[in-house]
Amino acid sequence: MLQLAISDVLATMELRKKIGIRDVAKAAGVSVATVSRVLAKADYPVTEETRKRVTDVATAMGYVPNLLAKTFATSRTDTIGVAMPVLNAYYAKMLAGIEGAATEAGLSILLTIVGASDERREAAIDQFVARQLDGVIICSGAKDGPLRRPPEQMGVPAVVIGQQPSEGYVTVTVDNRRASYEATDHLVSRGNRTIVFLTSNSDWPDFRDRLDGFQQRLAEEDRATGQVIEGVYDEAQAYRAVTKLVAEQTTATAILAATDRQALGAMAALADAGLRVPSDMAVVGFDNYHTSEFVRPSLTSVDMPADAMGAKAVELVCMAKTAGAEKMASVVLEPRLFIRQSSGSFDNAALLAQSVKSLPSA
Amino acid sequence: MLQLAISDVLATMELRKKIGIRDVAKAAGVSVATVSRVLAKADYPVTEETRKRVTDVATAMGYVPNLLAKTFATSRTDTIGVAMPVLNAYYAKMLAGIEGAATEAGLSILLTIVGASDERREAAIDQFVARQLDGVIICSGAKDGPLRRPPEQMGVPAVVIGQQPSEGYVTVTVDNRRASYEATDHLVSRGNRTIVFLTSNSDWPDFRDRLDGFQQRLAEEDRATGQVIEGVYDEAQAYRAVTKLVAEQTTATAILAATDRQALGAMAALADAGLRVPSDMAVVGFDNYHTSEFVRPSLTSVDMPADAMGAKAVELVCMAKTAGAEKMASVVLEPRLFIRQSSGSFDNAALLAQSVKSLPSA
DNA sequence: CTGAAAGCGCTTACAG
DNA sequence: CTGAAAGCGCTTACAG
Repeated sequence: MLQLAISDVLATMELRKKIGIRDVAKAAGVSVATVSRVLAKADYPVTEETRKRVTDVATAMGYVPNLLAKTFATSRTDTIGVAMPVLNAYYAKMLAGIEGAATEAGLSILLTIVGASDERREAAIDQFVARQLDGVIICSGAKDGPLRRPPEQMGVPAVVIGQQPSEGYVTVTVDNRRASYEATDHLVSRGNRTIVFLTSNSDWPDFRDRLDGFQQRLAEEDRATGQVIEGVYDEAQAYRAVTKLVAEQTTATAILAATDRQALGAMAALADAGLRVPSDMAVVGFDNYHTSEFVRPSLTSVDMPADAMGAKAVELVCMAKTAGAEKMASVVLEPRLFIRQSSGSFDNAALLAQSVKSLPSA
Repeated sequence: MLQLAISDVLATMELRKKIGIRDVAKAAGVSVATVSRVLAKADYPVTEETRKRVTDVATAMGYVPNLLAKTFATSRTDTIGVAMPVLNAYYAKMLAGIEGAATEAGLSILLTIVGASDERREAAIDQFVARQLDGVIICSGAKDGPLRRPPEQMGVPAVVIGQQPSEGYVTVTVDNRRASYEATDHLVSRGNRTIVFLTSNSDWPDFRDRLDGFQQRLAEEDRATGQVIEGVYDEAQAYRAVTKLVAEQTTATAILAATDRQALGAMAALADAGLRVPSDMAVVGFDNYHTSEFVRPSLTSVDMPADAMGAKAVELVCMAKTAGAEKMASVVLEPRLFIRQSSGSFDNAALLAQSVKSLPSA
């Protein structure tokens, strides 16, 4: 009985033990080298017979290759590290772009959210480097300090998305100045002469550029005046700022908000103050939130192609892998102004057939 | 000259070659075992002198441990795999919860977005298993098919977030039926007697439960009637459905939408039809989108604690690592109804001091 | 407290 | 076409 119990345990242990390439080799009567070749390199010259035997035995035994060992032996991780400050709508869109392009290229994603902390960002990069990843993508946050090491000391190909106070990095950015210029132009060309620019902190590169574009367009216009309200970081603060603006009987007829979040807060304030958008006050935002199309009135917004930026960054990392890191070059994408603020921006004439059921009243 | 060139090349190569534990050991005059102990186990008994010598030499040489080798040697990856269907606001919130808890526990995240494809989900799990990850978190999508292998055959601790047609898995879910019951109760208690339930597909578990909760509450009310509109998946379809409803002179005074996206589409339709929310038609949604607070009127919504679900899933995986996978048990979280639809839900009396600058007109 | 050595499970020149 | 063997860079019983 004891004997039996022990053999049971052994059998269980046998089952538990992961079967490796050696077990497959033994069972198939070939060398581990052959098994490795059959399983890992589709085009390696092997007899059809051996190939079949090996694959059959491997599947029969339920062999699962240990990617850790492979990765270690080849020092190719097929993984890129991604460091992001937060996971809001903007970065989620960026991450989706990164993930899609990475999967396409057969790469996995190691993700770290580092907050606004330069320490944690550096720690994440340390981790990526120590893990011998094939590349890293660093997504800039508004208040980033400079990266602590130059790109050539990273040890892996690195791409930065967004503006960054560090020198020498390959970056994927968007022309915020141009975008802001266009958005301001949209407002000016519709007859607005006093425009408020609602923003957070113009020390941050993207927001500095948005301010620049705003000012640049206004500078071209004779009778136009701009007013800049800084220190507005979220909806609630935008709400308060605009409520105050209205209470002070502003002469402004338009608001350019540096983000859609601020724009939504502004619109809420205008609605609560009984002002109509855009007839009493036009509002334009940045980021083109998905919901911006569906608020009423819908919001004209500058679409930041965060997903395209993410995909581009992956493309650059892949290029570095094949052609060498020195082949990478920074790229600047163009944002697009989505003009709305007339309701019904989608086809509401063709009503879909919906299945409508009535519940019996209980 | 040639000699020099060659030595230059060698020097360069020397620089390029990653320095390993062996180089540090040689330079410090100790064994690799000692270096490993000093660098990896803080509490291992080593002379203070040797410890200092090793750490000094290591930092002087710029030694970066190869985590790949460590991981391989110990077969602890300190990484969990996360498979999600998409990266929308809901899943981004969930991912943020996962990431936060994982970082807290010293774990990295390998992320894969699998779309609505069961194939890709299985492939992602294969990848996670082959990479010997410490655990996997599978985030359910609405139209998931069952997982192809039972939990005990995964080879790693697995936790499923959300409802899933597969048996035997440890899950983290939310009580959707209860949430829907409460939301319906909110509408009924405010005097609404004919309520429309706007939903996508009641074959999907979460949406089936939301329908159930709706019906259950109505069944308790004598004079209340429910109407179910299915096949509504996004804002535009909700817009069309509600536009049609209004055109048909509905007697309903309230809409319970199965998602905030649908609710926002419904509100846009009501606004465009000249109806007021909530006086002409009340609207309640699910998901508590961040923007739902800031649309006007603001949207009452059921908050799905996606981040808490994510954190809980990580907690379970960690428990499996320490106490064994059999210690894991499914958990059900309670959603919360956020009642709004009265504007000004945040403090708009205390206006922040904003820095206001006027630009000179050009 | 320290070291020599085996081992983690693959890949891949090299030789046949 | 196939195999024996070295090697990837660590960790960790085991012995001293």
